Formats: sequence, C-alpha cells, structure tokens
Amino acid sequence: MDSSEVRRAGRPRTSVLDRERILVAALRLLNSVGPEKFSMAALAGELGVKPPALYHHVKNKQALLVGMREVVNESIDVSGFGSLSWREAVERWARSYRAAFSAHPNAIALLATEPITGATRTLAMYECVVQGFLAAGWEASAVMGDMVALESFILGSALDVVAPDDMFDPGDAAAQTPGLAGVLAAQSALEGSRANHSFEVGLAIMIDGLARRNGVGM
Amino acid sequence: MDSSEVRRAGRPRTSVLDRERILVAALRLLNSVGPEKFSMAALAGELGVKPPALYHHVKNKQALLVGMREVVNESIDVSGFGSLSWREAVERWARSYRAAFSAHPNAIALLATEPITGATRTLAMYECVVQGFLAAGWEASAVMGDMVALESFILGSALDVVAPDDMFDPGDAAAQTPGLAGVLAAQSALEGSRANHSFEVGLAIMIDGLARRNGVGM
DNA sequence: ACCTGAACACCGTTCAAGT
DNA sequence: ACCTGAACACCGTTCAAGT
Repeated sequence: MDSSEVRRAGRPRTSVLDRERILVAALRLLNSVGPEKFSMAALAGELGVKPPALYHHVKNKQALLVGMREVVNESIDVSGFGSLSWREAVERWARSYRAAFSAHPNAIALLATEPITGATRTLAMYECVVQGFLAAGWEASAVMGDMVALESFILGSALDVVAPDDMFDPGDAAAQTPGLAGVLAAQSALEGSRANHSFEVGLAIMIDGLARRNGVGM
Repeated sequence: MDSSEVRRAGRPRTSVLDRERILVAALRLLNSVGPEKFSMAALAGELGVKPPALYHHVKNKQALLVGMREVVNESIDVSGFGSLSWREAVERWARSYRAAFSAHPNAIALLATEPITGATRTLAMYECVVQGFLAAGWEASAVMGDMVALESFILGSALDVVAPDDMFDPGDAAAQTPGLAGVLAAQSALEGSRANHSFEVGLAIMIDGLARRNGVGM
C-alpha cells in the first residue's frame, strides 16, 4: 500500500515480509474487513505482495489463523499471579482475556475456535494460571477442570461481544413473546452495555463459586 | 446419492428439494466432513442435485447456516420451565443446550457464531426461559443479564467439547511447564471426560450463584 | 532464500434456458 | 415454480522461473 514501486520476479535484495509482520497485518485486516472478505489475496494486497509470497512464511491459511490466535493470546495478562491475591489475579486474567478478543471483534468467530496446541507462549500463559491456582491452595486434580470452566465462560462471553444488539428483539412478533419484550425494556434502563454487564455478573459468580468450592479467600 | 437417474434441465414433475430436507442434509454433511469441506457444491451432491438448485430454497450460504442453527436450537429442551423447579428446569435447559451442539461437533465452530436474529422458534425458546426466571422471582431488569451470562458459559463449554484432548499437552516443553504437567496427570486419574467434568462444575457454580443472587431456591 | 507469474481445482452465486 | 448448464469473479495452493 505504501510503496507503489513495481517488483519484478526474483528474490528481493532485502526481504519484504516476515512472519510477525504478516500476523499483525492479518489481524488488522481481519478486524477491518470481517471474516467473509478475509483472504490470502486480500492480505497479500495489504502487504504489497502477491499471494504466493505468503507461503514462504506461513504453511497455509489454517496455520496463519493459529498464529493470529497466538498473537491475540499474548496480550492476556497473567502478571497478577504471584503478586496479587488469587481473586485479584484471576479477575485481571479473565478481563484481559476477554478484552484481547474484544479488541478484534471480527476476529472472534474465526479465532476462538482455533485449537492452540503446542503454542509455547500460550502454554506459558496456562502455566502461570495453574501455578496461581496451586499457590492459592487448589487440589491438583481440581485445577484443570476449574480453570477450563472459567475459560469456557470467558470465551462464551467474548462471542457474546459480537452478537448484534437487537439479537433478542422480537420485532413484530413481540405479542408472542411478552416476557422477553418486558425484560428487554427493563434492562435497557440500566447503564452500561448489555454484554459487559453479563460478563461482570457471570465473572463474579464464577470466581465466588470457585473460591467457595476450594476454600479460598473467603 | 440414492437415485442414479439422470435429471434433464427444466422443472421436475415433483420437486426434489425443500428447505427442511436441505437443512437436515446440511447438518449431516457438515458434521461428517467438517467445516473445511462443507460447500454448497458438496451439499448439492449429497442431495443429488446441481449447486444452483439450492438457491431456490435458501438465499445464500449465510442464510443456510442461520437455518441450520435454528434446527439445532429446536432440540433445546425448555419443557422444564412451568413444570419443574427453577433449578431443575434451568439444568435441563443448559444440558440440552450443550448437548444440541455436542451432537454436531464439527458444526459448532460455524454455527455458534451465527446470530439468530428474528428466528421465531428460537425467540420462543428464550421466551420460555425468561418466563421461568420471572416465575421464580427474578427482578425484570436482571433476567437478561443473568440468562446471557449462563448462556455464555454454555456456549463456551460447547466450544470446549471440540477442543482436542491434547490441547494442553506441553509435549517436549514439559520441563518449562511443570505445574501444567502435574495438574494434567492428577486430573487424568479422575473418571469421565475432561470437557464434561468442567461443564458440570461450572454449571453447578453458575446456577448456585444465580439462585443466591436472586434469593431463589436456597 | 524469497519474490513473481502462470496454472490448478474449487468456491459461491447469477442467469438464461428448459419443462 | 424448480431444475440444469454455462458463466463469472474469486478462492487457496503449487510450482517453475527469476534474482
């Protein structure tokens, strides 16, 4: 996009691409055009390159998506574990986890379902969380189940961020769904966004419940 | 696939397709071949028809996915609301909700993120849930937030169903993640699947927490 | 090693032509 | 109204050819 120079075939004197530049540009593109129009061709165009050039740096589109997921995961904040209380650390982790995805709303659908097997940085993130649970007094056999339960809620909440605001709007069928219409009206009187409110309610419940079940920070 | 008859151009004497047949076949196909190989062409092939024929019954692929999501939603069980206690009804709803998606593991990634705006049958499902919350004593302004929080957890848990079992396996990096390796080993001694266990733990916590916050069924 | 250009099989979708 | 056949623009990906 920047340089309007024409590049002939053959290896350039200094390489124009690298994996990191590609991943960042891909995230930017996906977030701006949405999953439908996100293609290798569009990404190449954004980077001022022809599509086959990308394949020198990423194996294929699937691998590209996995890499993008890793970049998103890297902004998840686990710094609380080891310095703050379990409750404060896990709150920080959960909020930054959801925020990481909320920062790329159009990316959520594509990225949330990519398995992140074997990504070193991501495993390091889980290691911090696990250590935090253990240090707070968790039984080893309960850590994975409890962490995954919380993570499921966080990811589900991230998906909810992109749900259209009128998703529950009955429209002209409001007469058949009086309860729904009523609670929607009652809720719209509250301050703050719908999705944020649900997340905070659920997060408080999950953290309280987990702490209670494991006799932590009562 | 069944009839090896060749069909010439022109309207057939009795139509071979209808919306319901298409949606059911699409769900079957998506579930068996996975999201990558799920295409209009493949679906047409499965129905013994050429791809353009599908467009007489569904507007486009996006609309097809929305319709499929509706079919999945229809197997969610709201029969408990009105007959059972709030706690039992909401448990039945949550388990059948997750089961509906778990029945189509390959479909989850594609379907979970489709908005379901304006689907009459789906709105009817939410209406039952809302009525159940109201009947149990919920404040009108709290119903949507609480229901969506629970639903976020359920959807996140449905996504977790398809996560590969070795997702957290550190592999040769086990030395760097001793905590993770330890809790994985401790957990594998437990009976039942990893995903089911997390779901049941989280569900109990969410339902207890919601009941407690709203002074229900204590 | 790292780019372009040409090529491949395949996509979703439109539309005219048939009955 | 509902199917096929032909056509369109566009995919992801491979590979030879250039530097």
